[in-house]
Amino acid sequence: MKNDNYHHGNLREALIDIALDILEEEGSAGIKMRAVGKRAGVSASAAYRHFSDKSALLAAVAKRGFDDLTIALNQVRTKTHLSVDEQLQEMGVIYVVFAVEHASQYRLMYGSEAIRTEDYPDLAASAHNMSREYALLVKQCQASGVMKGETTTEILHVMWACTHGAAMLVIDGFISPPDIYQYARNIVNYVDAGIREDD
Amino acid sequence: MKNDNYHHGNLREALIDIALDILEEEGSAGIKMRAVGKRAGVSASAAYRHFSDKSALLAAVAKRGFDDLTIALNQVRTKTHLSVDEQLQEMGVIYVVFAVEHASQYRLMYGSEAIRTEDYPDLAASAHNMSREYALLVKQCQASGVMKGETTTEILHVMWACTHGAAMLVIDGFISPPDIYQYARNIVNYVDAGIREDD
DNA sequence: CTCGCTATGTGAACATCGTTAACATAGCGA
DNA sequence: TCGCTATGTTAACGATGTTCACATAGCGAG
Repeated sequence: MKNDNYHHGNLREALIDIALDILEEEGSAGIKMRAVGKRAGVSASAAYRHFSDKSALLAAVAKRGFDDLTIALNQVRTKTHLSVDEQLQEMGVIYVVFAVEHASQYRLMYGSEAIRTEDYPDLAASAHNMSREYALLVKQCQASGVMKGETTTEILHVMWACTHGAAMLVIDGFISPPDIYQYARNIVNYVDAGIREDD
Repeated sequence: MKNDNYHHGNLREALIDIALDILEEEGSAGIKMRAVGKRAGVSASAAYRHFSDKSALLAAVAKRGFDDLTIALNQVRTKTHLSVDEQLQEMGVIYVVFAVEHASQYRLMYGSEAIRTEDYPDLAASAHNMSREYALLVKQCQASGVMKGETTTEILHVMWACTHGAAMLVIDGFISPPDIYQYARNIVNYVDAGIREDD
């Protein structure tokens, strides 16, 4: 594991880290192959030994975002002192907060036309794993009788759409809430009221 | 109003039209200053007499999108045979369908990092007018007593976030509903249940 | 240990694209 | 009719993604 001179050791991961750093500092426009290479102490074209494309590098960054988000959502499901319904609300809040706190990366994960998700099966799989966290919890809510039980997919779509939209509107500057937690809690609360079983 | 040879007549609007055409045919990546100019029968740099920037051209395209969407939403409020609550649901469905049918343009209106909305007051105003259509209808719903009345903004955010998110997830390929109307109706229906006054 | 293969990195060059500068002309008003 | 301003042209520059020919490190086979 030399880190000097010629061979780098683990350039692939280093490049992803660097791209993430730049993303937070300058936004996605700052990610240039030359800049990433230079920061890694490597030439511009070195990255092409590990990524076929700039898109491939971005896809790797996006994948990491989905994986991190999956972990964050999964942790909510370990909070057994909350009811499953409360867990679902908490998950929605965590989702929105994660997105806003990693705004540029989140935009890369979703809105980026530069990444054709279907070209990166790993990325698609990570995205799917993420939404599965929502789905599993919705299923539990339905099983416990607190939630309308028609189809899990429908309820999942409602939660996902609302939290995704809430995050995106903030990220893109259309809504500027003073307190992101309260903003998220409020929206999730209304949505929850709509999908809960009438009692 | 000559259309030949040297002076074009109304190049500014023509360029916006052309950018819109390209947007539908090839997506936003296809909008290149040279390509837009060529299609207008004009040199690459001619566009810079009308737009300071490529961003400015894109902003004009986005603005037109918000204006068109505003008109579409406004028409819903003329459907007086529906109750205000039904109108709001209808508006949500129309919103999602418009977004999906104008996918590339809708992405430009929102997710585009290429456009800094704060640099284009006209664009910001058009976006604001659009959300006002939602807001006015929400207010009417609250006044008529069918809807929870805490604050109009909160309810507006819920509707906007959900329909925006629902549209984006479809546009970006994360959800592929067989019938877009049914998909939109379903989500809007759940949301409506959440914001309606309990009776 | 040595030969040689493969993975990894380099530097130069190319094509594309946004943008600008210097120049040209059309059309309108004084 | 003169000349000013708006509009358009061509050529060129700089940035950026990408590729190609070349160089070297590291590892396994013999």
